[in-house]
Amino acid sequence: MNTVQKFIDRLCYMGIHERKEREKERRRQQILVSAKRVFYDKGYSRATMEDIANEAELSPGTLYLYFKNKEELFASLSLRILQYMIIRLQEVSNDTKLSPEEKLEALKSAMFDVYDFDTASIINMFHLQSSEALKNLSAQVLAEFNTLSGTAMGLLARIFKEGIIKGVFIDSPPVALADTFWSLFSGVVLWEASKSIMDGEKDGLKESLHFSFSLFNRSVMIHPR
Amino acid sequence: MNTVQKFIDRLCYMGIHERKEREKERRRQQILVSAKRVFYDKGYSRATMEDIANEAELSPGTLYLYFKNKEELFASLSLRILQYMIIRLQEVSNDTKLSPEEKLEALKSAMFDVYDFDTASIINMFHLQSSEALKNLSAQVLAEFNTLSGTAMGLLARIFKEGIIKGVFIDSPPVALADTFWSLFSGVVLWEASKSIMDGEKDGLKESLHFSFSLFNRSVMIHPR
Amino acid sequence: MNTVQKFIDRLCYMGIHERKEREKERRRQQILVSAKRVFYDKGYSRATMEDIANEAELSPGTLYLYFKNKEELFASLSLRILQYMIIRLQEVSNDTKLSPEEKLEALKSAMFDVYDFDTASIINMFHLQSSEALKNLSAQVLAEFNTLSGTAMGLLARIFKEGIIKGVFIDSPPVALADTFWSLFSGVVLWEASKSIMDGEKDGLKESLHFSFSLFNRSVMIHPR
Amino acid sequence: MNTVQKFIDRLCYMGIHERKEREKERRRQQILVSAKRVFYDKGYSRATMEDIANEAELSPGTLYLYFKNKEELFASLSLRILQYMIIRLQEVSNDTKLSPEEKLEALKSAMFDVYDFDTASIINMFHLQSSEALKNLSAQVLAEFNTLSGTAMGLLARIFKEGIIKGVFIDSPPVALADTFWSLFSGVVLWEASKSIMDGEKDGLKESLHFSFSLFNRSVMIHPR
DNA sequence: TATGAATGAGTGTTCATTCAT
DNA sequence: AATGAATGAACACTCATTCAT
Repeated sequence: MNTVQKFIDRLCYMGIHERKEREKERRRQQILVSAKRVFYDKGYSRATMEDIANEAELSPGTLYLYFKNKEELFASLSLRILQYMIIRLQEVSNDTKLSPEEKLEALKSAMFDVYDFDTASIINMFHLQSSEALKNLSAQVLAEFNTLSGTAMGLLARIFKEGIIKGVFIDSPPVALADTFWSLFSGVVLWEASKSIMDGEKDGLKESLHFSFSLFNRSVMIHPR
Repeated sequence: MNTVQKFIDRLCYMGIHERKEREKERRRQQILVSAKRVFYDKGYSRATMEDIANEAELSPGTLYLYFKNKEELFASLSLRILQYMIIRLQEVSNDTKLSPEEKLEALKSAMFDVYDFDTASIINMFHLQSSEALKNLSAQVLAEFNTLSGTAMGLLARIFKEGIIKGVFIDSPPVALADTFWSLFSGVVLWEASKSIMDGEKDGLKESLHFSFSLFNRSVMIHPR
Repeated sequence: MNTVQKFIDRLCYMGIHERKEREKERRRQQILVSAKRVFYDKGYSRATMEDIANEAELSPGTLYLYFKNKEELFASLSLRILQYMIIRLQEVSNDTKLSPEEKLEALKSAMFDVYDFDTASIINMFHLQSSEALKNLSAQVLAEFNTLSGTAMGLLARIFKEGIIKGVFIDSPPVALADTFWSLFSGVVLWEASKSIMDGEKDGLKESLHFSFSLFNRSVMIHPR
Repeated sequence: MNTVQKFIDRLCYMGIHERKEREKERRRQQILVSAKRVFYDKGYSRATMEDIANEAELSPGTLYLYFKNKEELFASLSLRILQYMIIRLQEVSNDTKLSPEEKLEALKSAMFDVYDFDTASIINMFHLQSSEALKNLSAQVLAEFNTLSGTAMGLLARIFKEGIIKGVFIDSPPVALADTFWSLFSGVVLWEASKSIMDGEKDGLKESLHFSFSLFNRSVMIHPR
């Protein structure tokens, strides 16, 4: 085989390789989408790998080509949310043009984005975070979860700290404010999900979130409107 | 057999029957105590009926004499908490001597009582409420859960409504305030539980709850201190 | 409940307990018998727990009430053989009335007993001993296997050592003689098993074993007949 | 297309064909080498086709272009050993210059060669021969195995027969001697392999083999030294 | 009433083999 | 010829629940 031929082959190979990479990523996403649905419908324990495979129109074995095991598949969904949230929080935190009050507004907006980014998974994430499933995670996944949570909380705290320094927010530990904000967000999301399961009534969530955030704003501003 | 004898028999029978009832109830409680521990340690799915039986020093079969199945056993724990919470909320709500502001304080106190009443189970309850398990409950248990939740929320709303009417709390839908209050409480409890699993750091809960409730108070009072 | 009643209860309880113990042991044996058949027919890897359960007319779950896992079930069969062999070797070794030459004869007899004790399992044992399966054993089972093998080899060596000291056997390391003896035994058993699989011809084993042992005797005696 | 062209094409084709044949054979050998390693390390059942493909730096699918299935791949290794052994035994058997006693020595030497030829595979072969795997072989492979074994045993028997006729070896069925010799060889190899797995102690094999063969010689010679 | 042995359906995961490219 | 993604049957093991005693 001559040099030119090799070169051409290599070009072709790279083209094929790239295409394969793209397809592989697409397949991964396809599985994640199906998993999201199934986990949302059945919860972690009741969802079976076979369910997910069926939903994705794949065979069970195929799932294991893309995810090490059920847990990792589940965690991937949650980690994706956290990653997205971190990006949005960074945008808010880094926007130097905003006043603390405007940042609160931007924060609310960011959380709505996060919620819309993947409504099903965000509930999954809180389930993962707050429940038995967390106890069963591998050390590695748990560590990643931990790191991402920490980063997100840090960003929240930074936003609050700025407002405190500027004398707009009440003087209180930024980390505590971050915890409360996060607790409120997750509490509202879960409680609304719970209500919708119990009553069948749907999606009072956005409204509730609005209301809760406005209360939170009142509580954190030194001079609430 | 003569009539007198029958009468005596009946007396005896009723005595025995009552004693049996008492014993049955005691056994039920004994099982619930054990179940609480096990569910708290392992989470719903990982806890096995055998685990609970061992903890209660009974055999697995016996559990089924007192509870229809695992789910009902789990739900019973949560329902107990709700029942207790309703009692405490009624006390607060009915105490006509308290001002709205004092009622907020009494409410906080009540929630701490609820938390102390059964720390393990309250986390279990939020897991039940906010997670997959809820979807798997039998219609009957779900209905009871629903009723109790509704009652509790109603009591909360009544407390807030009074404050609004008296012009002490901001004018907003009492039910929304109740939802936010409940969301905040559950969010804080779950997030602290989650943190303690992740970091191993223990029991920042009471402090966090204090802080969050004080924020809530600020937000709900027309003239926060 | 009075003391007499308690005493009677206790008697009854012990009777029941004993009966249960006996039944439990019987069930264990029943499973071992079935497992022996299945392992012998299919080999370790191809034998499924379901096969064994079917053979024993039990359900798969029941097997796990008596054996921790498949491996332990398999190993139990082999360990039983080793235990029996040790007993027989001790009898030979401790019999002070026998001359070295007679001990060789008794040894042959013992090995035949071992072979007859559980023909199916002895082949299983050699498979376990000499094959991949050994690599998959748990540390614990491996250790027990190791110990028992060591004991058996030690007993063999002792028998040979005695003959050497008495000047009847050739002067050579007793341990090496034990190894050779054991290798010869296992080699003959496996090769005959192998031949019977290949040809379908059955059970030249005893004859082959006779012949091989007589050769071994010739080789070990200073003055072979 | 004219006749000349066709002829040329055919020449070319044959050249290409031959080259392809050579390459095919080389690839086959490459796979066998990798398979040997993997089977030796993990044993038949635990070795996966993917393991072997990785070792050979090929993809799993490719293996199936050269071997019908896993079993045939495994058996091929064993058959190769038998083929080599037959060649060596023929050399010994046909060497008319050797006395029976010298032939015994040459036989020992041959077996050492066989062992050195492919240490990993010879253990694999005995595993195959003596274990479950044999039962799962296809009729075809089993037949080939049978034939080769038979040939090898025949050659051994011929060597012993000669010694008997010449009055140097004890008068006994040559086939029985061959069986014993083969059993001893395989027994020693397996037992030493087993010991090295259990103790971790390595490679007492050659020494043990020496000792065992010298015992065998003593037993088979009418006048042992 | 209490037991606990038995059940058997169900699950996550593996891996020999195939086949479209 | 070579690939390697996809398959899907198979399997060890679990555990909620039952039932004979």
